[in-house]
Amino acid sequence: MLSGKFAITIHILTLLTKFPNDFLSSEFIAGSINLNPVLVRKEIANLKAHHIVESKEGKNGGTRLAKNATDITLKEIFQMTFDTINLGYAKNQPHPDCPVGKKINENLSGLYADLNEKVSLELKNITLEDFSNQF
Amino acid sequence: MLSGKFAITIHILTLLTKFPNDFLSSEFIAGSINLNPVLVRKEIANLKAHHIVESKEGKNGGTRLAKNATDITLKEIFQMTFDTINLGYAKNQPHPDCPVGKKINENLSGLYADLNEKVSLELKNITLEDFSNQF
DNA sequence: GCATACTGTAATAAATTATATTACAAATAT
DNA sequence: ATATTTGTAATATAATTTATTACAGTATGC
Repeated sequence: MLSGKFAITIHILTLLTKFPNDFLSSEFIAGSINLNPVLVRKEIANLKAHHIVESKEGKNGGTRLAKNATDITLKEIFQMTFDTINLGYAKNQPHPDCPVGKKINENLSGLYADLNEKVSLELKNITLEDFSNQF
Repeated sequence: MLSGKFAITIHILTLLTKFPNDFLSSEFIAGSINLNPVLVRKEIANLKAHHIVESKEGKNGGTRLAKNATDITLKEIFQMTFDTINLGYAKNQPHPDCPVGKKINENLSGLYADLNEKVSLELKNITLEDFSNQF
């Protein structure tokens, strides 16, 4: 899955916030991000599934916000584009007979869950409107 | 660079903490992580550069902690294995003539710096000793 | 001093993941 | 009708991560 998911999604949403009365095409959005339009449409599909935007098919179609930018927090966007804050895991299954190997992933998960909470707390206080106002 | 860097490094350090009197070989450590020994040695090189561990070459050589586990915080480990908390950037340079494209990366960086601070604050309070005691 | 068991590091290969492209059916405005 | 756009699948390319091979250098202990 797209690793720039969060960044791409927030870029899309910022554009939609800046043009609240227009249906923006994936082509137009892709031009600003400099990304393939198909990938933009994929992220829009995700946003639609979460009822954050709505699209219109056909000529002059496109996408716009489905709710007010003041009612969307970065926490929501984070949650729909990122599992959790995560400093990574070693790729292979660690050795199950080693006391450390046996529990390392569990303990890392615990740590990451902790970090995730701090980050979520922070993101909950920033609305899409706040973020967009910086532009 | 290794994306499991943090996890691998903390795994290595936990092992060293559990066997504080031994020089552990990269082969032994690699067995617990289930990772190629060369990659273990690479992470150890990084740890050595930060004076957290010391190694002995030659027969019966290996690596051990160079300071007490109570004096190493997860923040240090985080900093030496991860640049910053980071929810990602779109891969390509965004369009410079678009007001959003022009500033998106700057604004994302600002946000990430903010998150980074929260995470660092949390990690500063956890020592390697604390982490190791969970095993 | 010689065999052995390590570290250190470079070079290359293989695997995985991320992004881009192509293609086309379905929808809708004019 | 035609043009434009979404939606989505299939496939290709590029980038990144991890693994492997190779070997020089170093300490240990016989």
